[in-house]
Amino acid sequence: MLELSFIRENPDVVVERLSVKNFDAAALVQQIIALDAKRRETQKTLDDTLSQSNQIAKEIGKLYKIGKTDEANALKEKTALLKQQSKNCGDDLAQIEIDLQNLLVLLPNMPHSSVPKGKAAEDNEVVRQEGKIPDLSADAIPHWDLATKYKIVDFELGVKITGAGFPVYRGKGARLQRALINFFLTEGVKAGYEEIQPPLMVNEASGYGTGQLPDKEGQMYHATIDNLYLIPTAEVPVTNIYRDLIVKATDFPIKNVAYSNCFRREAGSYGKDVRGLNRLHQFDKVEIVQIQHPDKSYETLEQMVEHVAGLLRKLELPFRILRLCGGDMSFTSALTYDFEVFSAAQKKWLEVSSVSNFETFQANRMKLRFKDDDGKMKFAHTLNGSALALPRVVAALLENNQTPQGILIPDALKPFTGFDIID
RNA sequence: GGAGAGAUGGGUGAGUGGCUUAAACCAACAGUUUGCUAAACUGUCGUACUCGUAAGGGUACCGGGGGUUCGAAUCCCCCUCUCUCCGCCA
Repeated sequence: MLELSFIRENPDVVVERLSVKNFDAAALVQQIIALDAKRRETQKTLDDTLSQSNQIAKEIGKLYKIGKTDEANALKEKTALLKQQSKNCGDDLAQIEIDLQNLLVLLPNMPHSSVPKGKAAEDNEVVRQEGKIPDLSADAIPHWDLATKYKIVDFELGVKITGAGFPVYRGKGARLQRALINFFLTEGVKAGYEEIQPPLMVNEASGYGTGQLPDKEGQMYHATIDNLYLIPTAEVPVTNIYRDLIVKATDFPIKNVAYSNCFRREAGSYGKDVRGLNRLHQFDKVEIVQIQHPDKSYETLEQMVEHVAGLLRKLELPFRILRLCGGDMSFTSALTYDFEVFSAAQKKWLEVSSVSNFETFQANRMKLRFKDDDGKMKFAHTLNGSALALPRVVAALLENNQTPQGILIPDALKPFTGFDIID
């Protein structure tokens, strides 16, 4: 959510910036400013009315004490009107605030000045590409067939137990999962992140805090009896640690790393893009989250990008980094870098990480603040990124490292798997 | 799931209708004193909205929501959560 005071003072900037996201905010911004003026006017009236009532109530108290009951009773009659007025005014104000809030949540976050214009994925800017794309023979096997061949991921079994998109990992497949999780967490801890093991279910308030609710409700599994949601990412419980908090400026940067299962309904998706491990209802991901001072958040974003790049380098996977264009960015982000690994048998780039700076957009919604050096209360900046999501990393590892003897494990991972080859 | 007790500022905790402008203590911050540290003393010490160039005002907030009253932290109703005991349970 954008800050109201900023919109009020810089309406043109908001409209101009949001045009990069192909969002025409002119009319909305105007409505918000008009409604805000009305809110303040109503607030003033209400405060004045209540102030009068308070004055009279005090006087009545004094009169009773010195025994002037008649005068007190006379004053009481005067308060009836004030009471009715403040009731009406309070109701109006409450409605205005709801309306205002409903308008404010319609505005996406403003993209950073470095965000390229563009409509869709093909307009994203390739920042850089690293690693050698393996030259596989024409009969290279896609990961879903490798998974069956080596009996490491059983998709049909998952269908039997649960349904499509819930694969069963077994043998060295299961051990590879555990190794990757451990590797990613270990690297995160080495980089100074505090490890968190969050709940996998969250309440409504947390869903609102990070913006999954109300608009993306259909993306989450909902346990209706207890009104809890299965998390789509550890970002939700971890970022909500800091909901309604006033942190100390000296605590910055706050760094958390968390592994979790992630659950996504992925309503309406189908086709070859979702084959095998490419898209699942349940998957594993290690997430990094940082809370940072506004002056330092972009420096932090670069560090997080470098952290993710380091992971992919150690896994010896070819990858590229994209700066998302305005049209492809999420509603909440100010700047997002996507990481894609090359999956050599599918001959496709697969997204494995998305690293974003949300600036104050989430903090405003969550009321995450800190006291700055000038003594003023300000919203902190929040950032997060996947480091990393497992399924597509596994897909690329299987495809890229396939040999006639079996699938080779990269050196950095061997201490975690305890084996060198899947055969 | 059953029975009972609770929820007050960063923390402990007083407060049963107007004397509360939420006491007191602790923590924190600033200053004074002092070789340093410590201690002592003095002062500051919530958040949001709003009026004002400012100084400084106003309003709301004692878990959340409603109600009674001229006036509510205090009385009433609903909800949420926590604790204790019982039941169930890895």
